[in-house]
Parts: sequence; structure tokens; C-alpha cells
Amino acid sequence: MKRRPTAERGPTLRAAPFSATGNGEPIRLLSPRQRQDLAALGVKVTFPSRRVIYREDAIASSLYFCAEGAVKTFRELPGGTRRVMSFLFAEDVFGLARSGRYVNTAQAVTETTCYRIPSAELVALLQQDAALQYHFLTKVTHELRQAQRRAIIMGRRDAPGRLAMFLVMLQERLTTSDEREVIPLPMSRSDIAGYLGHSLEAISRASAQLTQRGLVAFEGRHQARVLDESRLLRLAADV
Amino acid sequence: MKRRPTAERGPTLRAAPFSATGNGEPIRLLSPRQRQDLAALGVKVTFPSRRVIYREDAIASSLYFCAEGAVKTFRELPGGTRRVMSFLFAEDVFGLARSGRYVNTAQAVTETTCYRIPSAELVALLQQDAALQYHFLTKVTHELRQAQRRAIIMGRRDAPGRLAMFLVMLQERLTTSDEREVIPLPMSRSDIAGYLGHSLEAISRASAQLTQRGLVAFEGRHQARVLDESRLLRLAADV
DNA sequence: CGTCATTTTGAGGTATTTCAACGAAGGTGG
DNA sequence: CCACCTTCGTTGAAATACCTCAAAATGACG
Repeated sequence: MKRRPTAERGPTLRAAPFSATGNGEPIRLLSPRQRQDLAALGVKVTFPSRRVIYREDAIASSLYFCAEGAVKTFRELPGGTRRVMSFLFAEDVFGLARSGRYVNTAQAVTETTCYRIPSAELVALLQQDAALQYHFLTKVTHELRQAQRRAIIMGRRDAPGRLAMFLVMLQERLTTSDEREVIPLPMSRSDIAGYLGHSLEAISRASAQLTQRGLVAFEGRHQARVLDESRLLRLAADV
Repeated sequence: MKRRPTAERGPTLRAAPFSATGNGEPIRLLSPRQRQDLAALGVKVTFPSRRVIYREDAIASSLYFCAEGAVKTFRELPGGTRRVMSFLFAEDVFGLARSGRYVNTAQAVTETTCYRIPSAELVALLQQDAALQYHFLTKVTHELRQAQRRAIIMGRRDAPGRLAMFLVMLQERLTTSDEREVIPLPMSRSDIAGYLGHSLEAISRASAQLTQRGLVAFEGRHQARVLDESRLLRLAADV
């Protein structure tokens, strides 16, 4: 498998280090050749809801691409509580490691389809295809920005504010322009609590408050309808 | 400037995606050739303490390597408060952007020497030298892990615990094996507060408590001496 | 040595955490 | 198809810890 350093630059290469195209949107621009290479390397796997994909501290043999569904990564703290590190959806990458071991546990939140790519082969491929590697660089940078955004969220003291920011985040990530009002919430309230650094009760009360204030209507457990977007955004931005 | 895809794999390539060598340590393994290329591309610049290196939302024209000193990045929130996003020391990279603009403001905490590398040229170089790009991938991944660790810290409720974790973090990052007890604190208490998501007063009281408990002695404003490392670590790990 | 920014200390207010119990939802098996 | 059971979510009340405001003290710097 030989290939030259890929002279042609995709659209993503114009932007500065190591920027995403726009707002929260991930990059979806792989050349057919690159897709083919990755597909050849990876295996398509489907996990039922709640299935653990890999565990913290296990040997990190593969990297994963989420193709469909939702995944959460979390860490078990010494005290027994779980801290959710990230939620991952279509096009997201997960499975980062340290010293050859996964740093978090990954678990399917809904039925999920992923591509599993062996680490060793992937690293070898990245060494040969700089443009493809640049996509990874972009993706990891995106994750980093996401983590920083979360730090902003957790800097707030009030649970309703954190929840508002979380909802806006999901809205940007999961809704299309034609149905922005309906935000899917595939994860449980406990997961949200674990992600926002609050107790489950605090999240429950916060959503009650958002409802009472007329900002959002929670329809069932896995959907939120935005009733007053401008006020929701204002609350989310009011740091 | 032509170069083949760099077949030989450095020591860092054995590890899984996109792992650091060990604990918190950054990678310091560039080939002489790579160092040379980067040096040719970049300019060595020195900033006095408190100098702003770049501002949030400014066009992201360059990426920076910290060679010596300490830098903080922060974001100005709508409410007027500042949230410190990261502290950067020797060998760290900063200047990541989104949509071609810096996401944070960077400011020198002490007198700092950096290498400033124009984004466009760097991206071009990374396209040609996959091994070099892999170093960047590793560095960004390291930053991501750091951000996740911070999220863990901010998940705690008690200020003394957060401060303990922060001190341990700095100890791992800034001390050598022969003088682990003395932790340099180049940044101000306000900066620490901004990083940990607490008020300045809370940090002040937390350090008083750590002192009273006999865990740490704060010697002046920019140094902390660890008096009882095992208890400090226990507190830091007691999440 | 004086000035200014930073840090410490004090007291009250407020939000979340905990603990506990109830209610609802989802999944399983008969 | 229903009943049961387990998990998840809601609600209530007391306790804790931090935040805010205010003022004194410390340290940095010219």
C-alpha cells in the first residue's frame, strides 16, 4: 500500500490550526479514497443500548467512529460516582488512550453503529496519508474545544443555567435547521447530571424550573421542545 | 522542499492513539530535522509578564510553542468574569482556533519565550511531514486529556479538594524528581480561582485550610511546599 | 518609602447536596 | 396480555459550602 503525501488540499486545509469549518459542526469531508481506506481497515460493529464498548484501563487496541446512535464515555471515580466525560454522536471519534490504555469507559446510550479501527494499522495509515491525519487532528481539536466549552458550563453555579447551556449544545449538534425546536435527549437524566457535575435531583429540579419558566417543554424522557428560544439562549449566555 | 512520508517511526508511534508516553509528560522527541524545519518556519519571541499574546476572536495567524515561562489562556464571559482555560508551560502548544479565529485570549503569566509559527506554513509542513504532524496530534490529544482532567476537578464541590488536585497537577507537570516538594505557582490566586471555577475568596480559604491541616505550606505567593504528600494525594484522589 | 494591586478575613444569603420516600417507566417472564 | 420487578425520575426538608459584599492586611513595584 503505497501513496504519496497527498498534495491536493481539501477545503478544510484552508482554515487555521486546527479549525472546524463553522460552529459546532464536525468535518465530514473525506475523499472517497480515504473513506475506502478507513473502511478497509475498520470493522462495522453494532452495539445494543447500554452495551459497554470498552473499559477504562483496558488495552486500547482500537479507535472508534460513531456512524449512528449515541455513546457516552465516563470515568469511575474512587468515591464510586461516575463522571460522564462526553457524549458522542454520528461522525464523532472516540477511544483515545494514554500509555496504551483507554482513559474512559465507553458505553452505548442507544443502539449504535460504529467503525472499529485497529490502532496500530490506523497509526500506520496516518503516517502515510497526511491529509487523512489532518482530519484526525481536526477532530481531536474539535473534541478539545468541546471539552473547553464544557468547562465553561461547569463554571456556572446554577443548575438551570448549566442545563440551558447543555440543551443549546445538543440543539446545535443534533437538530437540523428545519426542526430546531425538538431536541433529542438520548441519555438519561443521571447521565446529564454526571456530565454537568450536578446531582440527579438538581437536574430534575432544573428541568422543572425551565418548564415553569416556559422555556422548554420536556416531552417524555428523551425529548425537549424549545418553547422560547431567545430566552433560552439568553439564559444560556448569561454567565 | 520535498520529502517522503517519513517511513521510520519514532518511539511515540508505538503507543496507541494518540497516547502520551507516560503520566502527564509531554512528548519531547522531535528529530533534528523536524526541529530545524520548525525553527526555520517560526520566530522566537519573548513576552514580558502580563503581556497579551493574542486576543480572543482575533484572526488566528500563528500557532505558538512555549519554550520557557508560563502562559495562561482565558475567555471573557458575557457577565464580565474571566474563565481561565489553561496554563501552559515549556513544550506546550497554544493558539488553537476555530473558523480562523482564536477561541481564547493568551497572556504571559511570567516572562515567556515562545516560538511563533505562521499557521499557513505550518499546515503546509504538516501535510508533508506526517511524523511531525503526529507530534501535533499527540500534543492536542494531551491537551484534551488535560481538559478532561480539569472537568474532573471542577466536578468536585469542595474548594480544598479542587485546590489539592490542582497542586498535584502542577507538581506532576513542573517539578523534577529531586525536588518534588516545592511546587512553583507562577500564576495569581485569581488565576487559580478562574481555572478552578471558584471565587478568589474560596481559593484563599482553601489554601488556609490546606495549611492548617498541615498538608502544604505556601511560601510567598508563588511557591507551595508539600509537607505531607500522601495525605495531599489522598485528598486529591478523594472524589 | 509610599502607592496600588492582590490577598486575606469576616458575616450573611443562597444555591446545591444529601437523605429519604414516592411515583413512573421500561423490561421480563409467566 | 398482564403482573412483577428493577431502574429511573420526582418531590420534600435539613445541612453544608460557596458566593457576595465589605474592609483590613499583605506584598509588589516604582
